[in-house]
Amino acid sequence: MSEDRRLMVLRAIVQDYVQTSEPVGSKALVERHHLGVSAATVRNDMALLEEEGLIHAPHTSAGRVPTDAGYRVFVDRLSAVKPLSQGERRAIAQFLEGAVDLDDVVDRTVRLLASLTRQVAVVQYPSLTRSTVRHIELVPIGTSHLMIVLIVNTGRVEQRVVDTGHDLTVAEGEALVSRMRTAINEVAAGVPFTAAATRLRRIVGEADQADRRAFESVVSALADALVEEREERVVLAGQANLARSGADFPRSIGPILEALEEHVVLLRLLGQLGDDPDLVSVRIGSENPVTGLQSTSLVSMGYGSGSERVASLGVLGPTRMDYPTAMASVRAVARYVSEILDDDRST
Amino acid sequence: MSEDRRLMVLRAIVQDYVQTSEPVGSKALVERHHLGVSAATVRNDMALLEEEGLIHAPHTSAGRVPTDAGYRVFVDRLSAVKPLSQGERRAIAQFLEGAVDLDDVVDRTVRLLASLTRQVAVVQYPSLTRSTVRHIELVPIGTSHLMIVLIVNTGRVEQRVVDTGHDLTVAEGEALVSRMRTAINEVAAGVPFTAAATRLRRIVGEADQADRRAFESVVSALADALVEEREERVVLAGQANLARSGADFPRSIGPILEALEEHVVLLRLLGQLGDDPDLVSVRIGSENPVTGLQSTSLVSMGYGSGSERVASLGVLGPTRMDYPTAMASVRAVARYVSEILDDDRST
DNA sequence: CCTTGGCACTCTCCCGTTGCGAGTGCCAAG
DNA sequence: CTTGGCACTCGCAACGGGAGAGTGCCAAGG
Repeated sequence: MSEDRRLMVLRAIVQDYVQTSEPVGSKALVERHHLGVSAATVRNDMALLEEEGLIHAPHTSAGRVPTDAGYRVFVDRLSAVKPLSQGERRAIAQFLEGAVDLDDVVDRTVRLLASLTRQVAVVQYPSLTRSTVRHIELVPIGTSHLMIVLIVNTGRVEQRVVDTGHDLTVAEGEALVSRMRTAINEVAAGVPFTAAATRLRRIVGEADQADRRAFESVVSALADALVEEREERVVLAGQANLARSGADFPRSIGPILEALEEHVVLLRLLGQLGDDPDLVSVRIGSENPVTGLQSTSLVSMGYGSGSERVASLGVLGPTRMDYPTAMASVRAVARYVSEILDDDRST
Repeated sequence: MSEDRRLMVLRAIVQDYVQTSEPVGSKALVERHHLGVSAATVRNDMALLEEEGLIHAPHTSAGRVPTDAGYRVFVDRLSAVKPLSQGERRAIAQFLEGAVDLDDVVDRTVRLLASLTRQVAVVQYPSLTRSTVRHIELVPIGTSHLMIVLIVNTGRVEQRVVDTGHDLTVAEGEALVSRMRTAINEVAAGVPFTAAATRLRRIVGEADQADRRAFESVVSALADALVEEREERVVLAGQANLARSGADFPRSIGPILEALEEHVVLLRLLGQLGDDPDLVSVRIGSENPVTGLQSTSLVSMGYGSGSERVASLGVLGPTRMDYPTAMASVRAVARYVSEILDDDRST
């Protein structure tokens, strides 16, 4: 019996602390939450919770604050993901509806998440390495250069300019480009990135001797673009939320902002999701390997067109965060974005 | 004679205050800068400078701090734009050299500026409205949709997907697309955005009756893309620098971060440059109309391919900022970026 | 008329002290 | 196992005095 109530107390502590950002004492607890017991009883429970390492008293005579482990228990066992209100769902749909292209989708998503949760929002661009080639377009520039436009099934576009090694008339150029366009799209369109690169290399050998140089430069640029990791990008919004987040938080804001500028690190973090792709992942405080983010929590989830998740998004804030709301928002937004990416409009 | 020395004193005050971030007194001044006069003389000058509103004493018995007007005089009359060292120039070139496309150029630029100046860096994307159409590419998607890829002379790419209103076989589709591609590029390629939209509308009427619907949807989507303001985008980096910037600065960091998230406002700010496009513009503290940025200064400059400036970039930091260095960095980077945009590689 | 040294004065900042209040741990009784 | 009571512990805010930095002003000297 006591076990149950102890967890109730833990939940109450978390809720109060999240709301007030001040250590919560036994008296305040029994007043605000109508647990059917007295302050003294709560104190006993608190002592036990402290022994278990779930809460912690900043000083001898202050209230209690949840530890990272305490939040972990709260998230895993004590909180239901609060469903969003009808209005909120509509707002999400409406806000994302107007996006015109992938950049716009990502941009709107990250701003939406930030304003919804009042935390820092993080959205990873749909990663190319898990994507397929939709189409490759070649555009002559002058007589000796060529712009390559790579269109990805997620709607993303990459471009490169290459020197063909030839110097042709307009007519010759058009013809050559047309041959290459056909050959390249024949083997690469619809093919996953990993396979596309090797397939493309094969066609260089099959090309007419005269076209060889052009094929080579185009294919090698494409291969570059396909394997390159640079496309792993994240977008942030809502950094201002860090400043008003908490009491002592503004002081530790520097390291956090610095950590957020290390996009490579962020990407690695976002990549480490739980097993179930359809579940919201929560990483709390010290569970987090990144220096500078150890006083923050990351609530994230994969998203993507179709059933496969191609990237992640989430929010980051102080460990003292409203987890149920954050989780609900992240999940809802991830789902909507996935839907939108499925739609033809922006893919 | 006294006029001159007073300005020397002002310069010394600005320099010391920028370095130490503490109010500077008469004694410290004569020690650090070998002005040939005594502390008492300096005090007299200070009293005059204060009357003129160029410096200000936080309390009766503290040192002096430059006012916004004081910084203004410093920037306009007392500081030479410090030329960068050879090493710095090389570093800039090297860092920007490796960029593969426009996104990458912008991304590297903003990070470079931030690390060079240790301030917040702001880079506006080359604006479409001052740009010209390089090429328009059409890519069939399924039997009834079409992806439009608009390639801008700055290297930027915009894409849209439209419903053609037709439902054709692959062969018919290819033929139609080919007709449209030719017709569209004939009138639009190389043309400034403003003119391109009207020209495009004209060709709808001239198209074959059967193609009319397809032309209409493509052209209207293009016209949308051409006039749309959404393309006005800014990228930020180095927000973390705000946190370690100054003593009391961390407190006011919240409003600043908030202001920085209002990209629309930032864009307007960046747009208001001085008359001479080749000059670095400095807006100091309260000269700045934006709420939340009134304790900051913006050092900015236009950049762009060719001789016309298509966008701006700059850095933003506390009014107590190392202006000569910031101005030098901004100018150097703006020039390099302009050069790169001129290069074929990424345009 | 400008410069300079001297001097009294005014602040802020730092530090140690004190009192208060919130919160705890423990205990004995129900 | 719960509850009320009680002594105890700290953090924190308020107060006060001392030190130091810097100023303004004045009278003397170039």
